[in-house]
Amino acid sequence: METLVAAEGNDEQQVNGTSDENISPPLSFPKEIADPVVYKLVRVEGDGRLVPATDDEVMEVEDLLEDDKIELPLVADTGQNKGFSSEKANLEGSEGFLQSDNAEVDAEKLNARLEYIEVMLQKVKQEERLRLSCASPDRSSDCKIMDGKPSDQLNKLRASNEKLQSEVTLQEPIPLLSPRLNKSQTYEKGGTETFLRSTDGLLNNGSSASAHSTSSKPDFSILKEEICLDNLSIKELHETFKATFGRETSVKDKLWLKRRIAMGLTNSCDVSTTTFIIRGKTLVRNKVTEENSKSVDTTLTKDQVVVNDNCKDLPSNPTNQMEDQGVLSGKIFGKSDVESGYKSEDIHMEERAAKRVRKPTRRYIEELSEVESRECSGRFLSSVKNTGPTPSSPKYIARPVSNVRSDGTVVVTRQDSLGGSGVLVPYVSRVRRGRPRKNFMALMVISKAEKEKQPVFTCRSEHQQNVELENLDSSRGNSDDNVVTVPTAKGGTRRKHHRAWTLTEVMKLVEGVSRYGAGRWSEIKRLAFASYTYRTSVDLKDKWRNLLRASFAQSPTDKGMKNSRKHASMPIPAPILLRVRELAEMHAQSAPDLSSGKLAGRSGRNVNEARTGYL
DNA sequence: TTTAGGG
DNA sequence: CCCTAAA
Repeated sequence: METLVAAEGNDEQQVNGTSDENISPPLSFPKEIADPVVYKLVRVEGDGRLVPATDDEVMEVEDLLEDDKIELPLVADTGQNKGFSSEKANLEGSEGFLQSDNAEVDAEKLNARLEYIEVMLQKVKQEERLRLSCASPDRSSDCKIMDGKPSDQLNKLRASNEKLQSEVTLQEPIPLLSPRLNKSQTYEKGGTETFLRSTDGLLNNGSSASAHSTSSKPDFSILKEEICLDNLSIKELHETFKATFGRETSVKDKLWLKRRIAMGLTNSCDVSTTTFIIRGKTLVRNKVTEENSKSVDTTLTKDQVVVNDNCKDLPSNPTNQMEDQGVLSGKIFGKSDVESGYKSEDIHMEERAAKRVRKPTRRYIEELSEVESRECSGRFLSSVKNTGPTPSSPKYIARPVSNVRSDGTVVVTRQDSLGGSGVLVPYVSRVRRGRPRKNFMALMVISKAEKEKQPVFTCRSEHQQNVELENLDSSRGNSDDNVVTVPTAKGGTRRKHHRAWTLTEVMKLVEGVSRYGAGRWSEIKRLAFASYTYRTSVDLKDKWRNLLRASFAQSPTDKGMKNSRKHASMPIPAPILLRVRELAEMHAQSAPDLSSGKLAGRSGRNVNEARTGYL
């Protein structure tokens, strides 16, 4: 497909910034359920499968996003689509892309968040209603905002709004559930089609997801109206601001004012059934004309604020938007209960009001990945190669970034946590919590409400499903890379990261040698050690050398070894050493003629040395 | 690029 | 574990 579609929020300006202005504090999660933002870049293949994007593709997209050249649609990962799982299966043994080990945890967390949001929302709304009822039971006629101070300005604003609403542009009904879609736009004509088709594929593959997608699809219509805050002067904006928040502001930034006003409006009771969307420089107000009777709490407002300055030219294709939204809704809520769909609606409300987080730039990626994971950056380039041999996606691997557009749609699935201010995309992340994997990029936001809106990039790499195993057999196991700086003769200092060999690794090595023969290190690496990306073929060779030495050194004189090194390194079990010796001798016999003198000589010599030397 | 071997 | 020569 000829299109690259992208995630919203690629370049969200700071709404709060470090400004002195403070509005109602954003909803923040308790730590237990606050998750970092996770971006996942995937590509939608022609058949609808989602495949993880390569590093290069990620970089490319990052660049494009940074340049505001593209915008990717968001796709909720329910973890049910076949593409992911099949991809995982294909990558098994090498770079298993998505781990499902945390799916349940994530789902749990998500549900916790949903509930939490709902509770908080009700709380807020209650308070607000209380305030309002104190001032006046009829809020539509005499509304007071925030500190209960009567606001003529607000009425004024409302009047102006009303006036502006007369010139509204009527659009096709748009489900309220996925206002996010307004931010998703395509830059080429085929984009939406591609996206839709891909999601169709997803839905077809996701059993429950498809069911919910239709059931939870809202059928109420929305009347969309536009308000051009843009036409207001700074002064007017100031007035509006004051009307909205009940206080003055000194900020001169028009954009900031507009955003803040929009947020303020949606935080207030006055627009309890409207949706505000800032598109480009236009404030769009979506009015709910028909409340969904199934709504959990009909008194809850349906406010939404979508801020997107990147929409310079909207596709203005209501049909596609509709469909997109439906699909998205289905995907997003596919994994949740039907009822949670309405909770999620509330989420959207909050998420609109909340401050959005900026997507990390490539610079961040580079800088932080360097700091965060040296190993990752060190092997960054080789990652593609490592995944290359996987039969599943040769095309995918070989595909240069520039071809992303021509061969598949790149979409970003992401999970944000409100975390105080972020956006929550209710999808169950299947991101592993373990060690970082290199070709899987996760972007997370460390800080939330405060100035620290800067996302941090962590390069997740290595370490496959063997973590569990390694936890068992090695003392340090999967502990951090012990990066030791070793002074070199030339005065420089090189990094030496040490990773203890685990028992499973050793066993795999022995197994590999027995199968492919000693010396076929690259083969062994590729076939038996595909998942251990941190072990190079050279490492295997070195380890084998050590094993050899150990095996021939230990068995003859057991006592001597024990005495000399008690807690040396890993106590390699005798059977394994035995097997090592067998293999070594076998190999010495089987290939003596090959490189006649050397290979045979080495093995034989070693055997003799070991035996005679320690005896 | 992989392998073997020295450090 | 790193480095390098050799294939």
